[in-house]
Parts: sequence; C-alpha cells; structure tokens
Amino acid sequence: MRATWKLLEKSGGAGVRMSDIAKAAGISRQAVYLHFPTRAELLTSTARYMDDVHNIDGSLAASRAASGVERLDLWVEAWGNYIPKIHGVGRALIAMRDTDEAAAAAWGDRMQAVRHGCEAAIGALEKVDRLKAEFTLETATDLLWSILSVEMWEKLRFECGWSQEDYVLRMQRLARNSLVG
Amino acid sequence: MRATWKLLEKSGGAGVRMSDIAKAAGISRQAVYLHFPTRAELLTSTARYMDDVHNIDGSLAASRAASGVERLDLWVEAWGNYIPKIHGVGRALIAMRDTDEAAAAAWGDRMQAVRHGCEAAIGALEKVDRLKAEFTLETATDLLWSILSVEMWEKLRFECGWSQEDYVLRMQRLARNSLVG
DNA sequence: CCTTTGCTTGACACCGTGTAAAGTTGACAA
DNA sequence: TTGTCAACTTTACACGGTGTCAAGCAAAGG
Repeated sequence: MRATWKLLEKSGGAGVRMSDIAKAAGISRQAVYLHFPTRAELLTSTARYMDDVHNIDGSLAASRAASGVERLDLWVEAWGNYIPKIHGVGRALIAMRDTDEAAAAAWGDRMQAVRHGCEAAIGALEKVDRLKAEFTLETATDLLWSILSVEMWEKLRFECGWSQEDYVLRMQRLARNSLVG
Repeated sequence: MRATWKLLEKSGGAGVRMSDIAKAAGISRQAVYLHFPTRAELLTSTARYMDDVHNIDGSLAASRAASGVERLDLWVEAWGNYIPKIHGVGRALIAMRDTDEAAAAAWGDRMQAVRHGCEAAIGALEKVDRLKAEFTLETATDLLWSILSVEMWEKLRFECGWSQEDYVLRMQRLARNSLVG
C-alpha cells in the first residue's frame, strides 16, 4: 500500500500498473494478487490506509468545534487541504469508475462521507440563520459538495495554475458569497 | 458519426466499443477504421459533426449580443444548455484522456473554446465595472470556467439529481453571487 | 522432520484497440 | 465487354493490461 501510495502520488494517479506497484514494493506482480484480489481492492485499501496515517478525524476536529460561518470556512480549509493528499488515489479510482463497479462504489462511498461533512457545515450555517433563503439544506449541500469536488480542485490547481493557498482562499470566499446570507 | 453519437448519448459515454459503433452503423468493425484511424479521431470528428448539426455559433449569438450581467446570465444559460447535448461524447473523451494523448488534446481544445466564452462574459462584466474587486479578468474566468465544467454539471445533474432547469437557474445565481459586485 | 506461510517463475485467458492481407461486390468507363 | 477502382468483408494477429492457475522453493516454527 505504501508503494501504491508513493507511485500514485508521483504520477498524479494515471498510468500506474499493477506491475509497477509490485516492482516498487519489491515483490512479484502475482504476490500483489495474494494480498489484494483486484486493482480496485488495492486502491481502496490504500485509500483507507492513507486516511489512517493522515488521521483524518483529527484534522477535521477544528472545523467540527466551530459554528456558523467560521465552521464553513474551516471545513472548506480542512477538506481543501486534504484533497492534495488523496488526489493520486482519487484520480486512479475515478478513472476506473466507468469500467469497474467496485471502484465506482468505493469512490462513491468516500465522496458520500465528504458530502456529510458539507451537510454538517451547511447545517451549522442554518442553525445560526445565515443560510441564504434560496437554499434548502439539501440544495446548499449539493452545491458546496460539487464546488469542493476533486475534479474542480484538479481544474483550478492544474489547468488554471492556482496555488493551493489561492485555491483554499478563493473557495472559502466562493462558499461564503454563494451560500451565506 | 451518427451511430457514435446515438450510442454515446444513450450510454452516457461509457462502455461503447468500436465494435458496438460498427454494428450500430451497419458495417464491420474494420470498416470503421477505413474512415477513422483511431477511436480518438472518431470521437472528435463526431464532436465536430455535432457542433455543426447543433449550429453552436447560432445558439451563442444571443449571449454575445448582450452586455454586462445580462451577458453573463445568457452565457451561463447557453453553455449550460449545450452541455447535455455533447455530454456523451465529452464523457468518452474525458475517460480516454489519461491513456490517449490525442483525446486529451481534442477535449482540451474544446474546453479552451468554452474558456474563451467565459472570458468574454467576464470581460463584458468588467467593461461595465461590475466585476468584483477581488478578481482579475483571469481569475474570474478560471472560476467561471471551472464552475461551468462538464464534470460539475454531471455531479449536480446525476449525483445530486438536479433538473436541467434547476441547474441553469442555480448556476446563473452562483455566477452572479460570486462574480458580480 | 514436517507443515505452513509467503513468496517465485512461467504460462495462459480475456478484452479492447489497432494492423494486415486477401477476397467480394457494384459502379462507372474505355 | 472488360477492366479498374472504391467501399466493404472476413479472418487473423499483435499488443498491453488485468486477473487466474499451477508447480516449486525457502525459511520459520512446533
């Protein structure tokens, strides 16, 4: 899993084959299949492992402690800064979605968790009556979640050349401008 | 190209093989290669053909004629309503990006054209001094372009279940709230 | 000493894309 | 009438990547 992680990180998630991973791990390609039945399993296990190492719950604690607009800001920052860490694996999983049911499910699950984070942030906003009137909890969550998607991060970060700091700052502003009334 | 179009439209862009297209067109798989050297070529030719049939320039005329905030609204509407038409081919091209250089270039080109549309809309905003001070022409274009990406449309439309009308309306509002001062 | 565990090598099936070659069919022209 | 060309057919195969299968090997440990 560490080899997978390293390779996906350096490649940005594309063009990493099972044989590459095996070589990087210093074992044969078949040995990889002794541990992980499929590529999708390896990727999702690696993703879980990364969550573990990064202690994702810990890094989200700050945003959970806050409330209202501040909570929204902190959530955008926390998740926004987590994206680069998982980006490689994410990209690989996203690429497999079309052809591999398991990969689609695994990535969908992870994104559902992110959605819950978004929903909690919007909920906090609603609680202090700062959610724009045009939104329900659900539609606001939809929007925030889409705005904070890995795909959008990729576009802004690589195709538009934004720095990570710019990304976080501007997404915080975007979220505030569009959701907070 | 018509067969390709039809299949990609119905499948949403995934799992369409050259042999499927050949069968749908009523010719052999090899015959397809007599007309299009590669899958990427077939897809991009189909995309061009679709632009032609849809008369893209005509449908963008309205937005180009307007100015200021109205122009932004009309641009979001025009492009937003064009996405579903090209979505199938877009998805297929996006899926090929990682492995096929030609596909990446073709899709990149098309998206660059969309970016120009975004830039023109932002330019119109700037001309009447309604662009928020925090933006340059470029950063505002980056943001609008990312917000109007096919990926975001897919997410909102299918994963969040928004209707096409909702999508356009809410994206207009999002663009206005975040860009117009 | 024997078994188990973790690995190795090597071969192979499957799929989809793309290539290659030889043959068929119909239209049009000298 | 014969010949040629273009569009297409059938059949076969190479390649790359995933996943399967089988036989064998080496070290650890009761």
